[in-house]
This record gives sequence, structure tokens and C-alpha cells, in this order.
Amino acid sequence: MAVIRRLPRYYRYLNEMLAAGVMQISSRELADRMDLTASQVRQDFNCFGDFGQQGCGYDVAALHKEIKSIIGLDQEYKIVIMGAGRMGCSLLEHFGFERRGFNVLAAFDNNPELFGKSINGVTIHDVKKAEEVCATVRPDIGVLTVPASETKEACAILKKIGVKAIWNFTKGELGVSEEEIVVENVHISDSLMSLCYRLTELEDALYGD
Amino acid sequence: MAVIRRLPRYYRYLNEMLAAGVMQISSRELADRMDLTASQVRQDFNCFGDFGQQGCGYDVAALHKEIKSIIGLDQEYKIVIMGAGRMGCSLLEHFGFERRGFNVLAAFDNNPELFGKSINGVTIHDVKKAEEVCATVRPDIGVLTVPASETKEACAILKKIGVKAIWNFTKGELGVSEEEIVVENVHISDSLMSLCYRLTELEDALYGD
DNA sequence: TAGATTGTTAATCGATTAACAATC
DNA sequence: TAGATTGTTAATCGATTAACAATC
Repeated sequence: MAVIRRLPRYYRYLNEMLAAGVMQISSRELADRMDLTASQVRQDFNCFGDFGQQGCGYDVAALHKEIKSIIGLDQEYKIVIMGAGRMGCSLLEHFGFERRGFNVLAAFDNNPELFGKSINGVTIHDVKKAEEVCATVRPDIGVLTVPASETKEACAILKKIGVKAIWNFTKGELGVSEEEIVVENVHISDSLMSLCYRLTELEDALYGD
Repeated sequence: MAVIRRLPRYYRYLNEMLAAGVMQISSRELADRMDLTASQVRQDFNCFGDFGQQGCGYDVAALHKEIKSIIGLDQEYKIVIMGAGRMGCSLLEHFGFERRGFNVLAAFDNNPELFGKSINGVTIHDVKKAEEVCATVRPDIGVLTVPASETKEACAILKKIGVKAIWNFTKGELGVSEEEIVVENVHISDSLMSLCYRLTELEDALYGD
């Protein structure tokens, strides 16, 4: 469903409006800000219940809370990071898991130089100790930030630890079925390519084919 | 068009197959690998011309080249990075612009400690010198990796430099119209949220509502 | 009550799938 | 020629938009 892909965006905009002190918003206004149609906004929200009030629009705080719960953000998910290289560290330092309500239990790597180091309060452990470290507190989500060549092994360890979802930054096969573990692939290069396509299009439009 | 969003994925898969030495591929096979239908693959490719050969399938190398050119990757785009903080540096070190055929001209920041430093052959300059540095060689694409609070200024500078496309990693308003500059927003947190939604869904399915 | 804006149904549009004739 | 697989048209499906009655 296309609505699902829009939910995080709604959530972001409602967050901003909440911070800006907006109490009430009409489907029209929200649609304008988000480049959607008012119809679509109403249709979307009505997939999950009726949150609006005829004549007045939507209560920003209530809607925000509702969408938060629909996405599942009211639960505090426990996360482990597989691979404390550039990408893993960059996420740890920069992404703001805590701020977003995620609890990062640990990071794992196979480089002994990193063992025991701590980034943003998260300790990097030997990947061999992953099972041990996660024996008592089971993580929900695994972040895969290992080199492409180590994807399959890292993924197998995540499965063993009992992770139910993988946020995958590597390319290549994970070797787990989508029925047992939910996988979300991040390919930022795709987004750069689609930018290139649109740039080419823009230039063709300006200077002719 | 939905095809456009699939083009980078086709390109990635064809890249892999090229590297693996696959010469010819049928729509059926490609569809299976990519989790699409054969019909869809054929439909997609026929948007841009007929590249297949009845009875034999598609020539991987030719198709790869064709899609490369459709996306616009056969041109060497010139890039500047706005903001050499964590995200900017991480991209410079890790993303592989060169390998992907992009030419990074320079990075800019307002932190004097970074001036003159070089990452992967790219020098970090004072943002005040941006116009000067780009006077002779005009960049095509600007990568926005500044803090949210500095988005608008950074964006204005990119516009002044003559950039035609912005790969935006910040949140918040850019203050440029989409008609003059093509913008591609990267929100990796959206992808984590949609993972959360699907995780919740999976758990509901397993343990009941 | 009048104005505003929702919830919801019906109409439109676009994208995906199925089917098959064309052709290598 | 027979088998395979494309290119392409038609049928189906889903998502978006339009319209309006319900209601705050």
C-alpha cells in the first residue's frame, strides 16, 4: 500500500508542526505543505480510523500520537549494529537513535582495534561475542553495515541472535527469507541516479533534445 | 513514472551480471531475480526502445550501456559538497563518487579547522571562497550535508554557483523552486520507520492482534 | 443557523498483469 | 521448421482525484 510509504512523511511534518505550536490542521493545509491533494490526505488517514473533526480539521497532537503508534514508534525497539566501520560509526554518531526512541544495545565488529571503544555510549564488541552479549536482552532490529563480502555471515549471526528486522546498508544477498525477517534495503546511490535522470531531463527541456 | 524509480535497480542488477560474465538474459530470469514480473520488465524496457531479441532475450552489455545512458550516467557530472561534517566526510570517504563516475571538485565548510584538509583527494575550502573556487569549472550537482539551521544559506550559495541539482541530506526548507533546480531528498529515517511498521505488522501476524 | 471541513462513495487515471501474435 | 522469447495490445487492478452528503 502506497499509504505506508507516506506515513513517515506525515509523521515528520506533524512533528515539525507540533514543535511550531500548531494545534489544528485541515487536510487542505497539510496537503499544500506536503504537495499532496486534500482528498488524498483524508483518504490516507481514514485507512486507520477517523481522527478528524468535521468543520475544524485534525488535532495535530492527537494525529501525531496516532501515526506514531501506527508506525510502531511507541515501542522502544532494541537495536544492534553489525559492522562498526565508516557507515556503522557514522550512523552511531550522527543518526540520533536515542533521540528517535531507539535503544542501541551494542555494536559488533571483527577488527580487534575497535573492541571496547565506545561511540555515543554504545560499546563495540567482538562479533564473536554477539550471542553472549545478546543472551539476556534480545534485540529487535539489526543494522547491517559490514563490507559486501561479509554480508552473509553477519546476516546469519543476526538471525541467530533472534533479530526480526534488518536495516540493510550493504549490497548483495542476505541469505534469509523475507518471511522470517523483515528487510529494508537502503541504496542511497539509487537516489543519486534518479537525481541524474531528472537533471538530464531538465537540461533536455531547457536546451532541447 | 514508476519505471524511472526502477531504472537504478535495473542498472545495479545489470552491473552485477556484467561482472559475473552473464551475456544474455531473458525478461523471465531478470524478473525472478528482481522480484518483478516478466511482463513488467519487457514493458519497462519498451518505454525506451526495443533492446531485446525475440527468442534470445536481452544482451546484458548493450542493455547496461543503454540504461546507463538513459539515466545520464555516461556524462561525467561535477559535484561539490556543502558541509564537511560527519555526513559530508562519510560520503567523501565511503560513497565512491569516483568509482561511480562522478567528479568531486571540492568540499566547503565554515569550520576553519577543516580548511585545506583533503579527503580522498578532495580539498575542503572555506565556504566563503565557493564562488571563487567554482569560477572556472562549474559544478552540476551540489550535495547538501550542512546542519539543518544552515540549510537555506548553503542552498543559496549552491544556486549562486550555478548548480542545477541538489542531493539533499538535510531536513527543512531549501528555499529554491523545483523548476530551477532539481532536488532529491534523502531521508534514511523514513526507511527505518517503514521497517518498524513492517516489523509491527509481522509481530501482529505471528502473535495475533 | 451558516461556514467549514470531514468521511465516504463514485469516477478517473495510471500502472501492472495476462495473453498472444510477431520474429529470431 | 520448432522452440523460445520478445513487443504490444487488451484486461485487471489499485491508487488518486472529484464530488457531495454528513456533521461539527
